[in-house]
Amino acid sequence: MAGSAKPVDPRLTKDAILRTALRIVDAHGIDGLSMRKLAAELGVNPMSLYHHVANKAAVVNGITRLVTDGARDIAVGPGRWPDQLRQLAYAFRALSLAHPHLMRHAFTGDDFIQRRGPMWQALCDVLRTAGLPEAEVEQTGAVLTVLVGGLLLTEVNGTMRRLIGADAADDAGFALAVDLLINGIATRVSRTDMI
Amino acid sequence: MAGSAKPVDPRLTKDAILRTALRIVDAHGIDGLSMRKLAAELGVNPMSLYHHVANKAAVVNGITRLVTDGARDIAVGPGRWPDQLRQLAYAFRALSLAHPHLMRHAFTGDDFIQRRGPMWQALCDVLRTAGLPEAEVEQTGAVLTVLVGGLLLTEVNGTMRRLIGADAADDAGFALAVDLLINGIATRVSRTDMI
DNA sequence: ACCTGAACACCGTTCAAGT
DNA sequence: ACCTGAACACCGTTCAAGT
Repeated sequence: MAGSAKPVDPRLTKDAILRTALRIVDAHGIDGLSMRKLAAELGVNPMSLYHHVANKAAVVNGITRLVTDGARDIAVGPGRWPDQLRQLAYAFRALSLAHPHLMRHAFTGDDFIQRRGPMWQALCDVLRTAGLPEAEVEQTGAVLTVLVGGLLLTEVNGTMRRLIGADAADDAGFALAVDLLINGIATRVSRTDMI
Repeated sequence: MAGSAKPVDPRLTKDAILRTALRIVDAHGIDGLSMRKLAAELGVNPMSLYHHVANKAAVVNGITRLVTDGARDIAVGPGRWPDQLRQLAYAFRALSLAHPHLMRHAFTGDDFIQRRGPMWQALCDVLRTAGLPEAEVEQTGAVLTVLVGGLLLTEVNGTMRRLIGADAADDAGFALAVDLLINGIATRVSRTDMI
C-alpha cells in the first residue's frame, strides 16, 4: 500500500536540477550554465536531464520562477504612501541583489516582470491609497515597475557604478532614483487633488 | 606614386564587416549573428574574418559603436528645460527603436551608456540651466540616463507592451514615464530654490 | 518508464601550411 | 601580409537501442 514502489534518483528531481542550476548561475553567470555542466555537477548523464526538463530554456525559466517565488511574502507595512513605495522598491532590490547574474539575464527577457504576483498587487494598492485616480493606477504601476527594474539592471550589470564614480554609488544612485520617482508621483497625486 | 598598390578585398573592410553584421542583427537578432554566418553573408571564408577583427565580441562592440555614433549630432533646441529633457529622452528612444535587437543586447551589457558623448553633455547642461545645484548634476544625470535606458529596454523587449494591455502601450508608457521623471526633477529644483 | 551512447548540426577560435 | 583547411573544445538536442 505504501506509495514508495519506484525509488527515484534524488539527483534527478526537478527541484534538485533547478537548485543545482541556480547554484551554477549564481557562481558563474548565465553563460556558465550548460546542460552538460549541469549534468556533471549533478553527477548524472547529460541526456538523462531531458527526461525531467524540456530543454535549457525550461531550466532557466524554472530557476527564475524559483527566485521570484521567494518574494511571495512581500507585504507593505503601515505608514505614509511614500514610505510604502520605498519599501516595495527596496524589496525588489533585495531580490535582485541576491541573484545578480540571474537578474541580469531575467531583466533582458520579456517574461520576467509579471502582472500576477504580490509585488504588483501591493504596488497598485499603495498607488490607490496615495490618491491616484483608478484609471491611472495600472499604467502608473507598470511604468514604476519597469523603471525600477531597469534601474536594478544597471546596478546589477555595473553601469550605475561606472557612471557615478564613487564609493557606494549603487546605494546613492538607487536612493536618488527612488526619491525622484516618489516626487514624480507626488506631483501627479496633488495635481489631481487640486483639479 | 599612387597609393593603390595592393588591391584590398572590399568585402573584408572593417566597415563592410560591421555593416553586414549590423544588418544580420537587425534582421535576426543577436543570436542570429555568428562568425560563420557573417562570413557566409559576406561571401568570404570564415577564418579570413579573424585577420580584420579580433573576435566576435569586437564585432558586437563595433556595431554598437556604429549605431551610437549616429547620435553624435544630438543637440537640444531652445525652450524650457522640461521640453529640452523631453527632446533628449525621445532622441534616445529613436536611437533604440531604430535597432531594437541590438539595443536589447546593448542595454544588458555594462559598457553601453557612456559618460563621454554628446547625450551626456547635453543632459547635464539642461539640468544645470534648470537650476539643479552643480553638486547634484552628475549623479542626477546618471540616474536619469539609466532610468530612461531601462525604460527603453522594457519597450524593446516587449515587457511594457505586455504590462499595459493596450494599443499604443509603448507610446503611452514612455510619455507617462518621462512626465514622471520631469515632475520628479521639478520638485527637486524648486525645493532647492526655496532653501 | 527511464537511461544512455552515438550522432547531428551547430558554435568560437587557433594554427600550421600555403600564396 | 593575407588566406584557408583542418582541427580543437565546446554547445543543445534527437533518437534508437537498451534495461
